[in-house]
Amino acid sequence: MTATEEPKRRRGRPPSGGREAILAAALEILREQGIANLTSREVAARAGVSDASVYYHFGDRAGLIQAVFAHAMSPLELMAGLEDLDLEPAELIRRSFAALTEFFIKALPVIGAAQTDPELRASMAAYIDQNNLGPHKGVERLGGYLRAQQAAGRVRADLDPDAFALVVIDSAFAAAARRVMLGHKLELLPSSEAVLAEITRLL
Amino acid sequence: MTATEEPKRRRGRPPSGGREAILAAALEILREQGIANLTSREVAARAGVSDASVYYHFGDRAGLIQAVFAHAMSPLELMAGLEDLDLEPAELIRRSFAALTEFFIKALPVIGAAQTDPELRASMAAYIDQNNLGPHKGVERLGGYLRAQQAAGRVRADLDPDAFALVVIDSAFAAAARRVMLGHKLELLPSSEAVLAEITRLL
DNA sequence: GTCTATAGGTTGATAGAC
DNA sequence: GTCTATCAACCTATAGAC
Repeated sequence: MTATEEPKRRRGRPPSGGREAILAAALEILREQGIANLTSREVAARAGVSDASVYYHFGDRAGLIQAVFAHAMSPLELMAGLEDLDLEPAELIRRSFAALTEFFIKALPVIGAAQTDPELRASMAAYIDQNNLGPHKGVERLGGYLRAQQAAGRVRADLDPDAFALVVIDSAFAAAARRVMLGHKLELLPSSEAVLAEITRLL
Repeated sequence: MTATEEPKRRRGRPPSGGREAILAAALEILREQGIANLTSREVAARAGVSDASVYYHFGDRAGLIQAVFAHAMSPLELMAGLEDLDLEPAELIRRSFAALTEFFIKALPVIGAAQTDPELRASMAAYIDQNNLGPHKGVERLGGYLRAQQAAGRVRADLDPDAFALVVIDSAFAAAARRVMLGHKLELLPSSEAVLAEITRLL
């Protein structure tokens, strides 16, 4: 009996596959309770499977955590298709900023969790490198777009496209980090809109 | 006998007080190996004291970790006296950026470690709030300086001082986070000098 | 593929002598 | 204040039945 009478006790739809359920449960625990509480027991209980099932699917704890990394970062088509919309440069920057912030809010707890252990950090850095997820990719993309706009005369000619791109990315990163780490006690800070209004003056 | 024959087996000067030795050892372990490996046993071994001594001084593990937070963040006189030097605004921004980056590099492993557990995160957020260490303090300070410079006509009058201050702080934060989290694989990114050159155009 | 049961190890924390 | 000794709890991982 897998669990036909027990309603799997999670809020979302109960994924039929045990492996998926474990991954989803692990990601939830990681985000809500931190990696310190990401034990095989907790994961198994929340996923509605047994403890041993976790080890059957992922080998060991490190394997599970790595799988969670991949699972959390893969649905990442950042800024996809934005360039094709022929938007005002300032508007494209705003939308990119929003997409980046959303991505970082999801990814940060996972990235941060990897910092708790040297092995995990190395494994995570390797993963980011392998899958071309590092910040240079964003700089490349946004910077490339800005260079094209410069060629078209829609952006100030002596703007440093890569430096500007990095400023946008870093602002989104920091905004996400504040929300994740300090909770919601940020009313005293300038809004993202105000920050973007200031940044986009550089264009 | 505290430890006159045993040379305390750490590299720095051997602090006579056991409490200080424990704090120093804990901070080292936290930075080098992450909070997951911050056990009472490891700390005691590195500090050259016994396991129970840790509990005598700090009550429990959470107490030790909180003490480490305070110990790691207290020597923080950020941007102190910079305003008095009567520098060019752009130069003051550069120096503030450097000071902020240095601070974040030291503080980030500690702040990040607190994210691994909800209780620790709450306790850390409370500590930051209590000791007025949040980002709004930096915004207040840098923003206030910029307002004064605006009044003196040395900075563009329609600059949003707080938004600009936040951009500077966020760039420093992100630069520090990259160095801490991704190691030293950042040659492809624009330098901080290039970023600052771009940002300070807004002044 | 999923379960129960358990071995084996590590940790947080306490008791009590010195 | 510091130590040794120890406990109870928890965790990872495996073995073997279904």
